[in-house]
Amino acid sequence: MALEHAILVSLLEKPGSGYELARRFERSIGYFWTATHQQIYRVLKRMENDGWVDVRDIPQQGRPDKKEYSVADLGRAALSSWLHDPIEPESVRHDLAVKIRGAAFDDPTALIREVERHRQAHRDRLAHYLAGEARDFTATEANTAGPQAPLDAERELQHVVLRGGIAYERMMIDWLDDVLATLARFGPCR
Amino acid sequence: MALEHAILVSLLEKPGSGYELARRFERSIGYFWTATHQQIYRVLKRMENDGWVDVRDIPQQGRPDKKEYSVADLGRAALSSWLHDPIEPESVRHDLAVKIRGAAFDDPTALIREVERHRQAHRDRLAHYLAGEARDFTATEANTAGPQAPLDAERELQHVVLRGGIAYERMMIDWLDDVLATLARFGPCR
DNA sequence: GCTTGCTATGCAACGAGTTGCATAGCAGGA
DNA sequence: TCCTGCTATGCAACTCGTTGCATAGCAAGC
Repeated sequence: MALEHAILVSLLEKPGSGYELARRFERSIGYFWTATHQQIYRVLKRMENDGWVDVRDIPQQGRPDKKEYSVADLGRAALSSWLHDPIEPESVRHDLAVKIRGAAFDDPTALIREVERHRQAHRDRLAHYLAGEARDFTATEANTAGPQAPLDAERELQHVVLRGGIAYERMMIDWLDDVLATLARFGPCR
Repeated sequence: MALEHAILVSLLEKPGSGYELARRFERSIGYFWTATHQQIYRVLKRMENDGWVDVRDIPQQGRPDKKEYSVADLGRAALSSWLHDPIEPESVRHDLAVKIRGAAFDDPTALIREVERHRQAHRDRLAHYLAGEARDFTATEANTAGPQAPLDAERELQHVVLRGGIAYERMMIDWLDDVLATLARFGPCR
């Protein structure tokens, strides 16, 4: 599993509390790795016990105290070791694909609204990604001439991952159009 | 969760034993829903207790007996109810994306081989899909003129799901090319 | 003769992920 | 004034998914 590694990456990009991590997992990191606050708190505690992260209590006014976590040397080493681990299959879970095949044994037209809803969700996410890309990755994109300084690696890699998200959403929208066209073809017969 | 629903769909397409289901989950259904034989046996037992499936003991010569499962009325109803359930978010888990962002805090060039390996895996799967499409969905594809008979719904829906898999693999291959180009850009600096 | 590999089913244990609930103070709106 | 919602952390119970192991007979190759 890689939740701890996702947390390490996120904390290396910027230290923060469990709560802040949970919010990041709803946004940037969460686009390709979901986690609830429960999982995060539990894993953070384990990582603290293992010496992967350091904690600092930060009192706040008008709000509960928070614990700011940052990556310790052991955590960095653990991440590095995981990064060099070659293994990694790919497991996919597409409820919608199951539903589409299942629609053959039910009324297929009942699925149209569902598919349209999903398509809209993907359109929304695409718009969100594109806005983020325009915001974060266009201003300094002019200096791409010549080899990059190592300092830009973090940004470049974040950008290429975001491009992956954009490509994924575009593919999904196109495919769902295809699905709708297919459903419409034999829908009226029933 | 939807493993039971994936099993129902698979059994409706063709009744079979737990072992056969496990093999299907390595092929057609498994392209968008993975499951090991352990999960399948466990869930099948529960579904049997709930009256979702019927079992028939089939003695075989030279091989252990098998239990052939088929969908019962209750199972059909459960599937139908699930199909009409509108909810369904989307959770994604992309280890590779985490690794790519994590590479900013390690040697990025170490990731190149890993990414190349993944790209090859996606190429292989794409080739496999395309072969399956050519085999199963070209011969009778000529009769697409006019409205389809309901009998063709199953095939049509299987085909559109397969097209989704093909689109996904193509997108991944393109994206991994992009990732490799990005890694190569600042790789030599280190 | 031995090992490997396939069909076929299953248990036990663990780890990961989900859901419901609890606490607790503050801010803002109906 | 009450209700909703946000920050912030956490427990307990449950389900889901993974891994290792076990049985057992047959077939094929070395």
